[in-house]
Amino acid sequence: MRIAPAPHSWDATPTEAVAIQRRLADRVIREGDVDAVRIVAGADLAFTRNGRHAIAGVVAWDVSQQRVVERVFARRKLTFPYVPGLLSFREMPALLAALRKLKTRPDVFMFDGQGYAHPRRFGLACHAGVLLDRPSLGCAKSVLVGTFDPPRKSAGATSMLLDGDEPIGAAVRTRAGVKPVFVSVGHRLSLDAAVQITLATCTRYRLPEPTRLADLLVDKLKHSL
DNA sequence: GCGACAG
DNA sequence: ATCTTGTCGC
Repeated sequence: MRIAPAPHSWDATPTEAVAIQRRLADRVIREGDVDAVRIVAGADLAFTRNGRHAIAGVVAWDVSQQRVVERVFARRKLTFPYVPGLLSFREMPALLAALRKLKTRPDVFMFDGQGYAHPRRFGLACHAGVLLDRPSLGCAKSVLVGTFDPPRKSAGATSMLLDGDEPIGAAVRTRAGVKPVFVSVGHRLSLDAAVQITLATCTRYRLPEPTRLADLLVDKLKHSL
């Protein structure tokens, strides 16, 4: 897919990165839905042993047929450190390199990390969604900010993720008896739509298929690449 | 100053 | 995230 050049440099210091997030945060659209979710793209990263390179992978998954329609990946040198709250500056250059190779046009993009549930309301899924100008959501395995009550034990149960009074995401029990995942809006989707789409892509594992398969893809590649 | 802290 | 074997439980 064609991706417009980012409205900022990726070669930023952590302090500059925070300023960029504050400047772009108001571009996030937290409403919307996709009438017929056919293809959901899951994106994830793995790192080489020395930790100097990242391998980004994207898996386009057909929801109704429950099968992969495309896989792409890219290897990139890492230039930004891992700093909680600034994950997109570390991971997005590699992610964008892989996304550019995608021929399929997914209805929704799913990222492994937070979207709106972020200190400045601009997590990786928001950043990516805004740059792609496509519907996106964040599905994280743990919380960055916010508190929640455990969802009921049954599959599909949810509870609000709150930062003080503000609802910033949802804790989602994707399968009975597993720890919840944390879903938040990335771009052009309501929280409800993000949760519904996430649940629609879950089969027999805790993580939704698109991200789980992207994770498997890059995990294999990190050894050879 | 003391913890918490996506991947 | 990554380094790592076996092991407890459904």
